[in-house]
Amino acid sequence: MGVAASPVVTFPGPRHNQRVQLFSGLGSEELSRITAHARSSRQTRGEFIYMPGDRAECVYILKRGRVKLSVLSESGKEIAIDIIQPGEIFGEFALVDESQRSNLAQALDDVLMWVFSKHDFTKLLTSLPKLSFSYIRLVGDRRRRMEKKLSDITSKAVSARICELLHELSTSSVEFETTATNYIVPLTHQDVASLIGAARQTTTTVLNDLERRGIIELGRGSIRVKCLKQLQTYAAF
Amino acid sequence: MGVAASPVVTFPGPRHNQRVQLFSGLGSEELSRITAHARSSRQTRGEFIYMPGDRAECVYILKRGRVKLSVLSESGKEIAIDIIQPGEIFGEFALVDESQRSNLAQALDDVLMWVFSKHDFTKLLTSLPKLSFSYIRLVGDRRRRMEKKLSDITSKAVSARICELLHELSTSSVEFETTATNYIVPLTHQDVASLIGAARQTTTTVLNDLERRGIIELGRGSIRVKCLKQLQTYAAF
DNA sequence: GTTGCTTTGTCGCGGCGCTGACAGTCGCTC
DNA sequence: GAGCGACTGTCAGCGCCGCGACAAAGCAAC
Repeated sequence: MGVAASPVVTFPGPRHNQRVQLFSGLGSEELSRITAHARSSRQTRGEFIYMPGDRAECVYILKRGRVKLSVLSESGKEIAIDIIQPGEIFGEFALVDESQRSNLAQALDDVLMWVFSKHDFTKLLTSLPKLSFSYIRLVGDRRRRMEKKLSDITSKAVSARICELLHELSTSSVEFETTATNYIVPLTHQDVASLIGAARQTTTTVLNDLERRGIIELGRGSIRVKCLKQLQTYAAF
Repeated sequence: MGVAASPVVTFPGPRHNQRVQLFSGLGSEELSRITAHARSSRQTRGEFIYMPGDRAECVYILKRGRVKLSVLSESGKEIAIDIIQPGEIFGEFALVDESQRSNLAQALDDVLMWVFSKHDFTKLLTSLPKLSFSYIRLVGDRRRRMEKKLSDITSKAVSARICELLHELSTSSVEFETTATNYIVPLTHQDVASLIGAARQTTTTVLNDLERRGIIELGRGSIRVKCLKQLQTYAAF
């Protein structure tokens, strides 16, 4: 149990890095029953899916691409909370008691997603125990990631946090297996900075150092992770 | 809507500070059906309810007292995640895919709680849609609080974070109405420090300053909040 | 009382990283 | 190609706050 040795797992186990997929474990007839209530939607890289203050009427399930979730601090600074991967749900605060969005969702790639009205999705949740269980798992998983982030921000240096982030993003992607050690993170330095709670300038310096050591490769608005293992050793200084 | 003006609300509304109660909105026959599956348990102040590495087999619902939830960073430092108030659930990671506890729960008062086996509670969740909905609300609520904390830690000074914390703890308590502006927070300086991600020494300094200004009153292992409004103005420097 | 542990109070040092400023570069649009 | 905005690179300055050290004061147990 504990730690899975091989990354080749179609149905993600507990301790594996790959994230919980909302629809894993569902039969095809259940799936089609679910998607019958959804409309598909696509947006292009950089577009905002919703912003603070928007009416919260829908929940989204990501089919393709990645989405950045962030909040705006009172001083106006953007603080990124999480990067959503395909198969995950987002905007689900609409389900509880949010009438207006308190955070912000932005497409990092060209994205494709299902959109459900909160009403429809609530009904699906209550009528499909398996779905409801997946949902609870997924949300719990995300919370555990937030706990880790909280712990990292208060106890680790900026360079270590950057390595953690890149490592986590690389291994949690569903596409990880296909692209192997060349996973491309679609983030600007500013994005990385806001994800780890640091200044853009400090982030730039660390990223350049990582590139000089041949661990990553920098592009404009993207980072290619070349060697996962070295990321970890670098993080330890 | 937005912000509720009066604190006198028995059934907490969306934007109100008081936290979601897991059992609010349930009928008495549903309640007794639920508690039939639980055993009661009590622990005294300071005791650990569970620790990292323990087998995760139960979930807890707090009846009386307060509980501190924290994680241990790799360097061994304790990082407090949240303070659990009566009516809330904790240890619910056991429901998803946690076989061993990754965090730590400690009683801040003498506490009284219900204990459910994860199996029983899962069955309750799937058979009682109302309960399941409450659960989803409560967990969502907690996540929103974590997002706020994340944002605060990276964008606010230590003094402001302390004020935010004291204010939040004072107003989110179910006992708030009875004790009015004299809510007592059962935390040591060290506890406060770990909740806001700061050093104990810095925390002590700020707390003393707050006491000198007559905003709070310090006891050994406890803080009495005397004036909520001044907390907010102090936070703004 | 004495012993011992936990909590609190205070100080100085040093460094990480935030801030502000500015230049260079890339990619887009017209 | 000209212009413009977003992104990247770098540096000097400095301030907040973490850290180590130590003393005092409660509290508990005996």
